[in-house]
Amino acid sequence: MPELPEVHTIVADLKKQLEKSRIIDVTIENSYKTYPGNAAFIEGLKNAVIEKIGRVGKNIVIKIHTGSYLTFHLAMTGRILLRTSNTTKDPWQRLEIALVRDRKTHYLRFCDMRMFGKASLLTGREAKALREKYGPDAVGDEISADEFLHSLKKKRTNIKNALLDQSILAGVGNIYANDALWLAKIHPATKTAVFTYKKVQTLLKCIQAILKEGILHRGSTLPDEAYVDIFGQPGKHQNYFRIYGKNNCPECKTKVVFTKINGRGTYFCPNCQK
DNA sequence: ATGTTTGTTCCGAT
DNA sequence: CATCGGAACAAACA
Repeated sequence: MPELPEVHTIVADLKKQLEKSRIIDVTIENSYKTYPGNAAFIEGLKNAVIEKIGRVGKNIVIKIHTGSYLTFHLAMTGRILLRTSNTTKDPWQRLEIALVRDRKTHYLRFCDMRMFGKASLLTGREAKALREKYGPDAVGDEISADEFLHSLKKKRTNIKNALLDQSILAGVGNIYANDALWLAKIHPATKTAVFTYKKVQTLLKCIQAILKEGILHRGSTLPDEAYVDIFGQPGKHQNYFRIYGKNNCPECKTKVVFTKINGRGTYFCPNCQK
């Protein structure tokens, strides 16, 4: 689940809790695989001091004092939980990192039911390559409508698919893409080639509005609770979805169309989005 | 039992 | 040769 607002929330909370802390132990569960290999992962994190915690698209990126980067991608069902005790394991726990700050110990856990997620220890060079793989951040101020339009014009796909392409704009996932297109009154199957500057400007504003709202609500938690924050608490933005999972358009009450676009569930209002 | 799911990557087709 | 789109990855739930 986690898209930009969910990862943003996790990163913001982790910053408060863990910057300047020191890793004292790393435990990997049976048969779980980290990059570049469990032995190197554990060795590289031994006694590491957490210098900085940030986000690259939907990746959580933790810089340690050695110049390496501990990164997590949560994919569909990954969770980061921060516990104050390690007496009970969490469901689907794959990895636990014990950290100390101000003589207090925290247990950072990476849990992942479906195991599409990834825990990695990257070199400085690999971290740079990761950043370069991604386009400008969807809520950062480095993206201009001009640049966005230019990137879209180069593609021969539809706008819904383009929004999920992290190399064009980083951080948008399927749920927020549906809602942003509804807010912008754009049909999800619209070919990116026909976009005008004005339309792209509107879309960009709507994407940012939706994502920022998601951040204010501390992300979206669906009924399966795949996403919860680092304290195990659900987000609230699911109560503010516009079109995702809806039966009727909140604006005109027309029956929402549900279809698949590039294999992903797509909701739109046939009346408002043309 | 089959179809569905928040994401990404790889491979075959175009 | 570059780009696009579908399958695959794995697990739980309805």
